[in-house]
Amino acid sequence: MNAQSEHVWAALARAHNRALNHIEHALKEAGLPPLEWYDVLWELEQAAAEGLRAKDLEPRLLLPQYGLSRLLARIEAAGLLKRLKDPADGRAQLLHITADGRATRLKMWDVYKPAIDGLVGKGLKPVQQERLVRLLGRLAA
Amino acid sequence: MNAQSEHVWAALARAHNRALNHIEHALKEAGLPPLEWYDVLWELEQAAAEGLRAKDLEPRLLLPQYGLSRLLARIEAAGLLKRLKDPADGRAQLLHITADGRATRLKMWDVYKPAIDGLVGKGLKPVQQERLVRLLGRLAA
DNA sequence: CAATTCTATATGCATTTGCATTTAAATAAA
DNA sequence: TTTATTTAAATGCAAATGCATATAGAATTG
Repeated sequence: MNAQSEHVWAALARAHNRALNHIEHALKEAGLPPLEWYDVLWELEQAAAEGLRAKDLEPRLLLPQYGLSRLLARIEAAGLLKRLKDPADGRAQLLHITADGRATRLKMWDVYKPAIDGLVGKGLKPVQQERLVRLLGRLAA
Repeated sequence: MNAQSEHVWAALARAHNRALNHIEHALKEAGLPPLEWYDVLWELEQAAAEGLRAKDLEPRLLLPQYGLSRLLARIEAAGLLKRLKDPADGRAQLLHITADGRATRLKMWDVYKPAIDGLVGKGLKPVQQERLVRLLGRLAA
């Protein structure tokens, strides 16, 4: 049986769609922000103390410039991050996570992690998980 | 090395995001409708001659009811499908692809197919493709 | 059959996205 | 330096989405 590449894409889209729905649903259920926020908060928590530029965040999140700009505005409005002027570059801003931001990220993780585990752990043994990660990696390369 | 399930999710999201961007970009480049339209047109083309109910389309496309309703409205407005009253059920509508719809689906395929092939064929040999499909299938189950 | 419940689809409203463009600051070039 | 070019980020506007609800026709029930 010869897998045609459209089957690969179909399977990928399906699996992603399901997983995403599952995770987003769990977060909403728990009254927490959408998944995107998690990634932003995580990156900011990892970032050096002087903060992170939006431009540097952009490629990590795979979002368009304007999308990120507005996402940051929303997260800031919720008090989970601050945007400070970069003293070294008047155009740029330096992003910092707040204490509330850290707390929210943790609460999200408490929901996010089990949701992923449920999905992934259910169908795939560890060895298969590794295989899958490797194969997906080749796809994104 | 022990793959944690969040790595699986991260890899999945990444691969999906990239593939989707790639395909959507190719379609837009060619002045064609977005990907969703393809799936609708395809399903309608497969459907029996008496047409397909929106309700039956819904689970196949993994869209919420209201999302599908509006998607169909847009595609109809573009003249690619018709919605006819179902004589057997006053609430329902029977969806039919038009000649323009068929033509557009083909034009989309001419762009869609090579885009997928480029992505998938580049990183994965046929045997790996099959493996990937199988693993993704277990994830969506 | 009248009244209730269920099912298929649509829609008002607020939020989010996409696209193109703007603003303002930094860099390069003349 | 003045002028042009590039870069970081924001924004106006139109289109798409999510959520809750509406509509209206079936199916069920008392």
